[in-house]
Amino acid sequence: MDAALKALAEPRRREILRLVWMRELPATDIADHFAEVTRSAISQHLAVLKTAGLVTERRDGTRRLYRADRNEMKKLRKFLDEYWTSGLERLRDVAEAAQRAKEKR
Amino acid sequence: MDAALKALAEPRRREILRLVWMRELPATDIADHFAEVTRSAISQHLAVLKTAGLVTERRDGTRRLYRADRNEMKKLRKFLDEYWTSGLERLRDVAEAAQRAKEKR
DNA sequence: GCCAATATTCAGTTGATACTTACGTAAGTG
DNA sequence: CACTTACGTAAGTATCAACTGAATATTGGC
Repeated sequence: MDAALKALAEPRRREILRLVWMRELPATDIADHFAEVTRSAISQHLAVLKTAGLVTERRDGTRRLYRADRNEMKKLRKFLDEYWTSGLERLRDVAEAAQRAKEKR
Repeated sequence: MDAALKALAEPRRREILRLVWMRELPATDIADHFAEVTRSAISQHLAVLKTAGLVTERRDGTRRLYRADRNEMKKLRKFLDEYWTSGLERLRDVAEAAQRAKEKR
């Protein structure tokens, strides 16, 4: 989940993800979308997205076709919904913080 | 939205946000939660969260009380839900990419 | 006014990350 | 087999982000 959030923090990667949200696209087509940076940079972004589980890669001859893994996105959303509000864990943390504060005095 | 996503990419900041999700907390209490880093570092994290609109700051004497701005989180969730699927925009982008690809040849 | 408490800000360091150029490789094409 | 296409990987660089320690506000109490 950490990797997914980090991956999404970069605007270029979000745009890539959007490009392959509905359709599969070969790396070249994705790179062509970005006039500002080189193919290499895009390739590296794709690697990050892949590692984070946000896209899947499929080979077809010399080409590699990428597409968004919507399921991973779903997981991320669930994480964002639940992380803050998982009460027990949070209360425990606050208690621990109070403890540490006490010990410092 | 960019700032919010970047802010959340950092685990420490997510933890801070969780701490102030339900209750207001003074900076000291927040810092006490993190034995590994200095107060200074936490102060800087709080500034990032504040800039991103994810927390609000309220002064009370010499203390500064922080609390999560749940509304901003809500906006972020909405963004994550809609960004990828806003069809028209995305199709336009793909068309433009194809155009650029053509021009390169 | 002066001191303590609470907290931010500044300057400098270190590590990560986004990028470029150059090179390597695997799969199709004549 | 030579050649092209499609792509990743390596190495190097420049910028950014997280951190520490020291200095600097701001507030309240005496």
